Amino acid sequence: MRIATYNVNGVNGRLPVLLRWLNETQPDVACLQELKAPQENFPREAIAEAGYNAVWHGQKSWNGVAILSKHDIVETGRGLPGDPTDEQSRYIEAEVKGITIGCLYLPNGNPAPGPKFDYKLQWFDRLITYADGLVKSDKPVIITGDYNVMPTEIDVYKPERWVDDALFRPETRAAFHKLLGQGWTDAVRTLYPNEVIYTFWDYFRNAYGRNAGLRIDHFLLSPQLKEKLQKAGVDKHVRGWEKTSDHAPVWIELK
DNA sequence: ATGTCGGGATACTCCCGA
Repeated sequence: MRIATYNVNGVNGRLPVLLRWLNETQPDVACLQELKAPQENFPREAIAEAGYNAVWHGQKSWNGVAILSKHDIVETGRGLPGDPTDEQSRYIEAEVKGITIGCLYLPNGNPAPGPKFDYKLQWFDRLITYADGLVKSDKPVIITGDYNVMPTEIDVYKPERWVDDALFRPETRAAFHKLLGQGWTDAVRTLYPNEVIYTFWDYFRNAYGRNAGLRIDHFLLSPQLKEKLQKAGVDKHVRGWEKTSDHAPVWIELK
């Protein structure tokens, strides 16, 4: 079973690229972030014609998350618990073939320090609280998506330039490692402990051509899924396509 | 500081967020 995550950066503007990638790689499940579309403007028909069921949580202009599945899918949650005043569409969860799949778009947090960074850390705290319940539930769970965190120095092309950025500040990395400490497995890093692997390249300054990238899209697996992890990778070539996202799709395969 | 996108507002060019 292949499960993928892809920050599309605009699901409608990106539709040809998204459909081309789905057709080429045929993931069983695809988690999408940054739909940048209100609920009613999700391209449900095109997605269905491509062979996918879908649940999604849209929002006008920004954010928005979706889970596509070739198999039966049941939505189990939308919106991250812990703050009823939070109106940003950054979390959706569903069950597919007995696996609970959380799809998240963690706040960017720049500029830092400031209110956006505060929101990022608060959102992270809520995620840590919620994920603790999931990891203790003894159910097979995946939490994947755009975490907007480079966990370690190997995940940044020039770490020294990013130490004050919201994606790499000590508070951000500490939160990610606190989350991992609950018992989650960073799937890609576990299979490739020493490889330089990026999932995002800025649109600026020919970042992709220079391979000036970041690893910020992650798969976290609960303990019982760790044993079933077989492969993982990044569809890096998709970042080189015309009219492409600034992220590349990331995927895992489970036994 | 810069750069480049998608989306949306006011609209044929700007700003925001990333």
